[in-house]
Amino acid sequence: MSRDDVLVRIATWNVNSVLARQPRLIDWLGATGPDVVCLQETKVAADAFPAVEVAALGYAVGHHGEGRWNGVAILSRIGLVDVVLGLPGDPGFPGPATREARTIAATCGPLRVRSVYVPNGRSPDDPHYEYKLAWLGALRAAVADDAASPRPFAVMGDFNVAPTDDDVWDPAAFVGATHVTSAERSALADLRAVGLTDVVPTISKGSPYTYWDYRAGSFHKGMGMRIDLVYANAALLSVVEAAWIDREARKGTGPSDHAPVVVDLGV
DNA sequence: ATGCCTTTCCCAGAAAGA
Repeated sequence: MSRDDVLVRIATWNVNSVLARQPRLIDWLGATGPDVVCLQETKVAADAFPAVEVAALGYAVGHHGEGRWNGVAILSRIGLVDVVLGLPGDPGFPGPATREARTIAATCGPLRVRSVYVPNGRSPDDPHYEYKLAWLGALRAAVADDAASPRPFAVMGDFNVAPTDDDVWDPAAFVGATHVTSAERSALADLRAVGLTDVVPTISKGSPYTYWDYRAGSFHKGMGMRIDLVYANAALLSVVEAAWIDREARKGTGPSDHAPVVVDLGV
């Protein structure tokens, strides 16, 4: 399919610090030309996002930042209105008084989109694990109306859950770990049950993965995970023309440990 | 991979990531 056939290109990318990744992000925006981009782990304060630099490429920015940790954003060059920060019913950690910057939603032209950075969970016996499950429950409630809407909608980002054993390089290596437990996968299934479908990218070079640890040459050894997901409602799913993982963005100097997931829509 | 990198806080090493 040629670029001319694509009316709207959307993407999600955990950049692991938007400031550390700024040169690569700018290059990637110019080379890839997405219309809407959901970012995770911006790791900058609310007012420290490099908005001027992305505005030069035609993007408006919605950012929910808290500084050193977390932080999510939506970039759009097809409009950015009705921006909503955070999540009603967010459990917070350790409680609602300390909520983290993990989701932002916006309307971009004909689409409603939500960027999410789901809590890691740390380990199944850690309080952060229950927080992760509760957070996913709150997300389910927050997206139910958009999922049922005739307007195309996608919630996309770093879900920190591998949906199946095929989404990790070695299931045996994850026994007893987070990201693969039945409770986490059930929470994703519950999320899909409100009317969302996992837009699984085309397998490229034999790999379905979107994340590879920085250490021990994990990327070159194919030791990855598919944890960056695009969950689409029926209206958006019906116009998907292609979905793919930009492995090139994981190569070279100073990459994020995540690759972007790109979805082309014939809206 | 039980942290073999990377980033942030800020200038030393802790915290966090998955």
